[in-house]
Amino acid sequence: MAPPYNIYEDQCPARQVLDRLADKWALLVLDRLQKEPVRFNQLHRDIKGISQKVLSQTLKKLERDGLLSRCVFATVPVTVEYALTDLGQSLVQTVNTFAHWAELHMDAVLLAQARYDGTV
Amino acid sequence: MAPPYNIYEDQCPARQVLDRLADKWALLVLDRLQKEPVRFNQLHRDIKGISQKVLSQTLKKLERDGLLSRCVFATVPVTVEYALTDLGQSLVQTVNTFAHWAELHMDAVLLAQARYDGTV
DNA sequence: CAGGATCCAAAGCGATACTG
DNA sequence: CAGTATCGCTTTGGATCCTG
Repeated sequence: MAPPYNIYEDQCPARQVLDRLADKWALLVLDRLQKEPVRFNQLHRDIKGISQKVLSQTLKKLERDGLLSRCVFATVPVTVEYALTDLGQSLVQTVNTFAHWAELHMDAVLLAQARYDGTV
Repeated sequence: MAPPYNIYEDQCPARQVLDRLADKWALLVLDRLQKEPVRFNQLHRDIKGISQKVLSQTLKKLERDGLLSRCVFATVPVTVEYALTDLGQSLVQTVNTFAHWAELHMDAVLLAQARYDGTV
């Protein structure tokens, strides 16, 4: 498939990328990493509700996509730091506005939900 | 939970909103509606790969969240148009930059994937 | 500390058939 | 056209235990 890509098409590479990123946990991880590199268990503690398994999977996917780097330090016990790559940095601004929208308009959304649930 | 909301917290309302929106199909639907109101089957045709069931569910969720409106015209057979609300409009710009990022950086992502898969 | 392996329950989804 | 209903399967996800 040649550019310009049609994101409405199945198998469009852009849509596969979108698939991967349109994920709650991935967004939260990227957001958490934007200030500083963070270690595995710290992420696990900070992002409430994520399981160890899912965090591990999410980190692997993001690393595979080139959005974050995994850096191992030979301490005892071993230390692993996750950090955004340049590519990840280029995405994080978008993630920011997305999360910011959620915070900003969440009252309106909750109101709409209440109205919808009451009406239907 | 009082503002400022902590999006890393479980049960944070902002995170519930994020949950809902961090969905591939929802993003594609919102994107598709930004130019014009669209009917059910048109959406079904345009957004390749979505099933009727999932499209229906997605539309209901977005309507419940106040992001789009469902307008019924008494034609024969009945016509239903989905359109963005003001709230939906306020979100769509963010969705745009998100989708745009995917298109712009997808080559880098695919390259990173190939590298990762080859290395590991 | 940083995960991998396993088990199991629950949710999600596609396909199909049907309705007003 | 615009959906709803049902079925069966696949996937996901949490919980738990284990390792270097």
